[in-house]
Amino acid sequence: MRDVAREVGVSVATVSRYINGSAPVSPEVAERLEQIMAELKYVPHSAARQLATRKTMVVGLLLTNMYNDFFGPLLYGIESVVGEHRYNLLVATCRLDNQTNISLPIGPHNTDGLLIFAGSIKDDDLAELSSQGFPVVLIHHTAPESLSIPCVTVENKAATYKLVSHLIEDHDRRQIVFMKGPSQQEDSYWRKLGYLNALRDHDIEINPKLMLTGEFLHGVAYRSLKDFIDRSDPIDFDAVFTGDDDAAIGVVEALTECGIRIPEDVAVAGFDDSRLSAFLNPPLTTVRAPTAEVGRIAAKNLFNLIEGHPVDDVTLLPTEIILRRSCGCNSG
Amino acid sequence: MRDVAREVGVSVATVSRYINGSAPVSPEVAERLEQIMAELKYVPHSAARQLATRKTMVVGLLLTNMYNDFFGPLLYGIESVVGEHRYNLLVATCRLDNQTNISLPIGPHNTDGLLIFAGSIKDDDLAELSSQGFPVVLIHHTAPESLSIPCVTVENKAATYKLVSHLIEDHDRRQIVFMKGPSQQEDSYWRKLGYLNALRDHDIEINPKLMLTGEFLHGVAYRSLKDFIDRSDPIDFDAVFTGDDDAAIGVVEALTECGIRIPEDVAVAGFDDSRLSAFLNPPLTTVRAPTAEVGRIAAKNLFNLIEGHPVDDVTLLPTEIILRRSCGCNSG
DNA sequence: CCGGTTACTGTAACCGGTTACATTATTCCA
DNA sequence: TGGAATAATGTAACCGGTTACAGTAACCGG
Repeated sequence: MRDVAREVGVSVATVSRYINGSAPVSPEVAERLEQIMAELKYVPHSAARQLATRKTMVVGLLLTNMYNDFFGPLLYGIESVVGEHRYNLLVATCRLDNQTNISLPIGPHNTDGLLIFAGSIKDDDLAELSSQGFPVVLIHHTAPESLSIPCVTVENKAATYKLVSHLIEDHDRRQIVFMKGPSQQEDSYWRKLGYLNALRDHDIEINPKLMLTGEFLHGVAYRSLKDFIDRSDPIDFDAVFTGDDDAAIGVVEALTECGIRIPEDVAVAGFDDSRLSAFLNPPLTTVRAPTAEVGRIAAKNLFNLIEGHPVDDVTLLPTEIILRRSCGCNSG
Repeated sequence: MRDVAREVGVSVATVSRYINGSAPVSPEVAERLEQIMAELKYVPHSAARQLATRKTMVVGLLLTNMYNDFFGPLLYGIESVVGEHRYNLLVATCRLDNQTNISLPIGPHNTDGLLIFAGSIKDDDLAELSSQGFPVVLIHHTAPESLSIPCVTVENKAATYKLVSHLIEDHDRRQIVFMKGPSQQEDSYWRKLGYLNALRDHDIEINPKLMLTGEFLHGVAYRSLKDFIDRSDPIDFDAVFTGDDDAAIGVVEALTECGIRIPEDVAVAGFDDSRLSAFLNPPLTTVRAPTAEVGRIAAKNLFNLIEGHPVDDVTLLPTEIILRRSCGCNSG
């Protein structure tokens, strides 16, 4: 920058003002600046600018991991909004079970705001950020009431309720296995509630033996269901709500291996409507969750927060039931 | 930091030295520092540190977009290595066709090195970075020879050659449609070459009419093949090499819609072995590309570059043919 | 013709760290 | 016991921008 200033014959202040448009600059100087900056390929150093302005033009995204299909669309949604605002996106992963008390890799010291996915932060870290008035938006995870941090997630309970009711009412299933998701993720809780309420409202007794562990991972779900099948001979269940689509992969695999027909013997339903689900054999009945939209809205909310605008405390995006063959529909 | 120093009764220099372990600090002071830093929840400001040390502890990833299944595994591989090195990952998207001459969102001014995916940067920008001695690793894209920038990609040609030969030799196909990928991506070129060589070595004449546009996108591939089918009545092809698995989705959809049986009437083969491919109907014969591994190695190479170690100019990861039902194998 | 804007520019303090250099106290060894 | 090395710390310059403040010159309305 000094070089540019010297070359043009003005002070660095003038260069800075021209770049930021923070004060008028004479046309002749402007032209010279434009030319010299191009010639010298000058690019302002972000760290210096960050230090002086106390803005980083970066938003952070904190995830638990990157290997679920879920994150592709989420990132896509986030990135598109972040890009529009000419911000950059800093991505970090951090698991809750990481008990070592190291501080977060991203935070107020290197970003202007944080998008935090379920289970990637401890409540007290969150409280700390919040108390500093640092902009934070949670994704698929609501904050402790006392904090009032905005959150963007999807309607889990109603959709699960509706889907399980569909299995009961339209396909006459009553022994419905439920695969639990990771306990740190609220989605797991609400989906379970939807399931339980549906059973209750249809006067079906809840059978704890039918509650298996799926963890939203096909490997875990596969193992879990396989063991369950081995334990229960003959089969005494007629449907599986897999928790999410990834787990559904494992479920379908396990059932198929055991020669159990889908949906004739056992109906299967998932959650997410990930790209895969339409291609499973049979195509998976599931709940469409607008994941990219979640990312987009979360990012938008974060920018509103950064700019000081008000933001809804909870944004619950609607979900939609997608009936395919795995529950017994569309058999034609 | 000043606060911490004052509270402990030492100078900021001592605080800095303790934090960085750059010089010995007396045990008593160390203990006091530890305590006060925790109390004040002090976290060093990255921008200030960056400015003073001229290191950002950030690597950048430049992509064309985020909506291909390909990027999930790639990011996963990259992030795992970046995290290990306690660096952060700055993600930005930038399309080549973006002819406006704006400078890159990430570069030497805010990162210590760049991972650049095919087609997200212009050659002269690349030359500029290279001439500054800035660490860069290319992904699925080799630099102009003059530059000698390391690149990590997968073996495209040999695998495509082998797969097309398989269609010819084992399934007796001779009218093989080829769907071209995006022209800025080298993968497209090498896969095409593999296809052409396979035809040549089996004395099959090349028919330009069989070269369609797939762009590695299911939507484009679907449209393209559908039009082709409409134009050619009766069908005069017996196989499709789709270019990649995403395009294969569109191809399968188009064929199925037209009542063309896979693989009886038309064999289909893809590239990537994305998660979907095993679940397509029929399961897709494809080439397994170790995408996460590409990300991992690219990141490792970048760190080697940053640390001044030598790095291979081109890393070509082996690919493997996966035979499933869509080509006519495993029909049992 | 004059006080008040407005346009443009420079000087220098500041953002929050790091580190070269200087200083003092202590230890070590011939 | 004296000189050199070592430990522990402080002072202040510096990284590369931004911006408050001040100043000059041209312009404008009465």
